[in-house]
Amino acid sequence: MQKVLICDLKKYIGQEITLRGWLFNKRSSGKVIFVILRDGTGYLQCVYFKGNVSGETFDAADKIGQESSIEVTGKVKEEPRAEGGYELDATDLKVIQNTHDYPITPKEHGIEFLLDNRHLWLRSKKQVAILKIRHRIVKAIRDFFDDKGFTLMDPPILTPNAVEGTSTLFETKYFDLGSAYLTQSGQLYAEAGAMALGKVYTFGPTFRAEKSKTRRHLTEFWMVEPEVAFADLNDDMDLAEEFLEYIVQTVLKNNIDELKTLERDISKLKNVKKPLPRITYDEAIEILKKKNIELEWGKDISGADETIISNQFDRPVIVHRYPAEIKAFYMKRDPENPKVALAMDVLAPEGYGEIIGGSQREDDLDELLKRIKEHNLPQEAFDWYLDLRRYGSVPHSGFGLGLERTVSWICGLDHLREAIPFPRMIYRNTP
RNA sequence: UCCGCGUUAGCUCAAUGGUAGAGCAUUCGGCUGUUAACCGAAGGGUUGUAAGUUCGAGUCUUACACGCGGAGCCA
Repeated sequence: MQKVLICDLKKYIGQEITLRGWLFNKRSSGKVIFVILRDGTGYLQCVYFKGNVSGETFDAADKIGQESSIEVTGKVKEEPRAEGGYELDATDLKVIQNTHDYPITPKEHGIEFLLDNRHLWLRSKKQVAILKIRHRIVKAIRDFFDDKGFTLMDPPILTPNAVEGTSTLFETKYFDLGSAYLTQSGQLYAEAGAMALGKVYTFGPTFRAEKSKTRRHLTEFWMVEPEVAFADLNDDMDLAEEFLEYIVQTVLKNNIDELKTLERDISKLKNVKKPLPRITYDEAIEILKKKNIELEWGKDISGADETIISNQFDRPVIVHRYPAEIKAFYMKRDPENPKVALAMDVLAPEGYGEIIGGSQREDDLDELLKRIKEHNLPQEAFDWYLDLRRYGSVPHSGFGLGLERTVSWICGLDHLREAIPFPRMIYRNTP
């Protein structure tokens, strides 16, 4: 007897096969029991007719509870009445473990309960679809950079100090060396890598201890950060738009079924092709002004205002040249207007907000020293970073993309917590 | 840190200050094509915690705990 996966079913039409998995749901009508099997690759309706199977098998099928682990045997046939188009004419059932009282019933549940049971919630249809799309996005990210000659470089997760000096960090004791902090960005290390390898990217978890309590925040999230030597801000924006197009089009190509499960409106995703519209911060203020919103020059664009701006476009929009004051110390000033930084953010459509933030880096040693002083940062902590400007400094740029925000946008989720298997939020670190 | 909302059966929710209820889940029974199947029955409760007002509190008051959403900050 061949053991096959539900995703490979169509190769076995007319054959008797065995599948293993879990009982997703069950319906019965006296002499016929419909067992919906779930194996991680799909869902299959298995039909147990009283006359076609032994009495013990029929009783066993009648008694299994939701999420029991089972092994089913039967003949595959095409069946338009079954979801998915295939059905198993079952002849046998082996119960690996019968279980009852599975907490997550096929009815609605509140978010607190679902998060408490996240380890089980992952089995539900929607969560399986999200996990598969997240995997596809991660693979697309790695393929994209690999095909372009980038080298993956893993930055440290334990760091001696704050990268940007602004965010609140998770602090931990580090033997006799005092405190260490969980990284909030691998960028400065990526810059060292770019000077060694030309084009690098980092990809790993990052941590923010800020007490942010919104649908757009996690305390632990994944970020991918490319860094390119001999690249200016325009090169950076070119890379970002090609990158986003590749990610979204790859998901559309490979995960249509999952997007359907999530009831995602894919017409908006299909638009994600280069070139992306590019506007300056000043132009963003003009757009807001036309909507009767006054944003004082020098103030950061709020989440609500980001949505208004992105609603003016049918695809992600790049906003560049922000006031230098509100941006990080390492960002290069625009030589044509020193009040603005050569920085750019990519705002996702449909209110999903900032998914990419990047910039051309300050490559001049004296300028960088000045910025470190202005931001009251401890210069000695950045000695190694300043060496990158002492020994063969070149113009270079990079950006960071928040993985969960990207997953959330592409899947059309209403909260970031569903975009990562086990979310870490300010009032939750279990399961 | 601030603002708002919430906490009643395993879950989702009802209940004018006056006998705590329904659907789902569970158990039992019925049904030969179900699509969150349906029909019948049963079990299941210290109403978040503590105090107070009242003849009487799930309901009103206060404090606390926990959670959710938002602001700020950020990806």
